[in-house]
Amino acid sequence: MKLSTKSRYGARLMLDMAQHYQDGPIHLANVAKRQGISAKYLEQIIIPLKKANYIRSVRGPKGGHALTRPPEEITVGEIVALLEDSASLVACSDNPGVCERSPVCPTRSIWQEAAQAMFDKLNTITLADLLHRGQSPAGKAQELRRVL
Amino acid sequence: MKLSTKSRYGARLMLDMAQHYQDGPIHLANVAKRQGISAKYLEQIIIPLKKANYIRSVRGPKGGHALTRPPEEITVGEIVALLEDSASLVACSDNPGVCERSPVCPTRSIWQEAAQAMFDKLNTITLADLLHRGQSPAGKAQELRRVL
DNA sequence: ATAATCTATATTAAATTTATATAGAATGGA
DNA sequence: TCCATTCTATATAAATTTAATATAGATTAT
Repeated sequence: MKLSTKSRYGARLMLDMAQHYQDGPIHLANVAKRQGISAKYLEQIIIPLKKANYIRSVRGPKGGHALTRPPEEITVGEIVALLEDSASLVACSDNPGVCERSPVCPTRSIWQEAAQAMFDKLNTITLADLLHRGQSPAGKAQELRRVL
Repeated sequence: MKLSTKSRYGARLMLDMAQHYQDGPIHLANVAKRQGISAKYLEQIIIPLKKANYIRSVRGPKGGHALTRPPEEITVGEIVALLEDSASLVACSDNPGVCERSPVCPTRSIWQEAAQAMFDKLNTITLADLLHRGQSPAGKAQELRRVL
């Protein structure tokens, strides 16, 4: 039931790009460095995000990647559903045929309800929200100390 | 992000036991047969449920397993948290030390909130609720036809 | 005794995850 | 034009986890 690194890294990738939304295309290598994630792995993670048109890319020197939409219009839920390949907790939610018991299974609906509750929450959180929340409370305290 | 078979089978095991709550200890082999799950695998899944005192067992002929509490007092959320080893979507929820970025990570809290939303839902569903819900709508229709 | 049932541990096969590696395509600028 | 830079595509591999199966043992009603 753990999230894959694709979702976790993908969310951080998208947030990093949101933080540089004003700067035009940014180098994936820089994201990788800032986030402490393998650049090669990020290159794989970015593929579905490009295919789903969250990101546009420019090749060559001075090239890079940029969000196609403002951070206000992209939710964490969309990113997770995309990178996990689905917004469901069990295969039979997307495809009842995988299990012959689907039509009479008393537990099937609860997994759907649980996934729904989870994505209802994640769908309310935009990249812009994360930008403004900033860090965790502990991080906020550090920032405050730095300012004072 | 998929649930493991341990949780899925474990929930069906517990529901099956709830359905036979009146019958005293039941044979795991019968649960396995009814549910179409490997008996040997169920024997492994039942171990944490016994350790957490959801189930008491009797050895020998006429032995078996029984719930220690009525189906009204056991939620699906408890079962999943137990069999998934945790109620979190990321390791840093249970142990911030696994990632040095935990104190300043802007994404960490959202995974906690998502897991919370999911378990808030699952914790409201008891085995008794599932008994009374019965099957899926399609299953209900079948049952109705059988009765008429 | 012995057959039935649960218990404990070890092993293994398959699938998935998490990368790394290699070669290629596009392009801005010298 | 050429070349360094950056993204793209595909292949490969190592590690981990999942999902079982296998074997031997413990308990107990009859």
